[in-house]
Amino acid sequence: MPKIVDHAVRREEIAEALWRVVRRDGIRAASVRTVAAEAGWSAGAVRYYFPDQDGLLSFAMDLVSRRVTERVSGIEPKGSAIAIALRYLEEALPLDAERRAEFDVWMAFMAQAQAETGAGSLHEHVDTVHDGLRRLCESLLNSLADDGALKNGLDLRREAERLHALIDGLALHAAIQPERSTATRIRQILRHHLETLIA
Amino acid sequence: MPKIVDHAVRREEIAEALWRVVRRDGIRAASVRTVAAEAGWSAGAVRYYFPDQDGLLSFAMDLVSRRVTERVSGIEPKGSAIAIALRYLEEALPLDAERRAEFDVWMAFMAQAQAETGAGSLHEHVDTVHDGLRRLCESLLNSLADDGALKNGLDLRREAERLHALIDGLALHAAIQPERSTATRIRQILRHHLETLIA
DNA sequence: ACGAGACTAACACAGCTGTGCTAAAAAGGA
DNA sequence: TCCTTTTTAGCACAGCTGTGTTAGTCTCGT
Repeated sequence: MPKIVDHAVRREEIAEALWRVVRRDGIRAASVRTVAAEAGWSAGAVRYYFPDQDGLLSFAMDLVSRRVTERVSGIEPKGSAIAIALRYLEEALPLDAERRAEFDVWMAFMAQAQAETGAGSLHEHVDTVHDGLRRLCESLLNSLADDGALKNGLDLRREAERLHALIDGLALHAAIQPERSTATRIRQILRHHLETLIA
Repeated sequence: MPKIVDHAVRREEIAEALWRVVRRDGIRAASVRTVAAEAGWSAGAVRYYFPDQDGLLSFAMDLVSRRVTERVSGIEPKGSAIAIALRYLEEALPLDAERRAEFDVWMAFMAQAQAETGAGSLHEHVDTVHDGLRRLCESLLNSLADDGALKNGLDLRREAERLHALIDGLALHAAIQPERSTATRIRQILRHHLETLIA
């Protein structure tokens, strides 16, 4: 019987090599050969797992979103409702080196996805992540509302969208100007925003 | 004497062709030859104006920011302070097809700039635009404060950063999900945010 | 008309691109 | 040991890449 290699693990390994290339040299540099070199294999090896590079790109993009959702679903919701909300929302922000790298890659994918706008394209991954974060914002605000923690008369739908936009904006700022938009600064602003919603 | 062609105009013409390529097929497709074809000239013609493609990319990115600042500085600040603020901030948002295209291109440049992080790189353009928008947010809030329109006890520095992040987040949403995040929806949220700051 | 200056097109070159294909190596149950 | 299956490395090919160079064309003040 043949050598057993966990197909899924190898594919993730290769996708992570792609991430490193994208982050170091941009998506323009992410060819089959450069990714193979980064992963430490021959180009043929990479192509065994990914017959064409579109599939590799799509898988690598999907892996980002899976990693994020893994991390988010690993959070234990304990503490006050507002503490829980902060904990969840922070996880979506690139506040440490690892997540900053992840976000850089995600940004490159998003930009590419804006071009390939057809069906079955990268843009579906964008929509998935985008909708996921929006729903997270909605459910966190609903939890706060159920606890009676929120101000009266808030339009929750609108507040969810506003919070969602703020999160994405803060993420962008943390990524492109990490010296100015430090982790503590970002947390301050996020906490402050939630406090304006609280009774 | 030779044929007189406005050098600057031609360069902008070529840069706009690059924009169209980036928007249609992504930054990976923006080669000297594809841009030349899009512009309707030979590759040699493009290279007459841009000796190397790094210069072309950098110019095209800079042109985006110049166009934005042109539009912003063309605004006449009339009406109430809050109307002025809304008018300015809306101009930074991709609420119509033209500005959506512009934003897509800008996003591709930002992603690429995250990779080339050295001095003299694309990232300087990102910082310029980013700082410009932040200062705009600051000055708009300051104007509102001078009019006595704002609530008491606001930390203007923090509010400026929060507003800035919200703007960037809304811009992203308008770009990647224009069906959901329509122009009117975006305006609503922005207006609502400003109203929460007003006494 | 002329010719200097501004502009254009075309080719050359080495190197990279994605993809198809083939031969070999590795691995472990029989 | 052998043999099937999985995995790997390598080559080939046509086409694209950035850049250098060169020969040509156009334009317009004199």
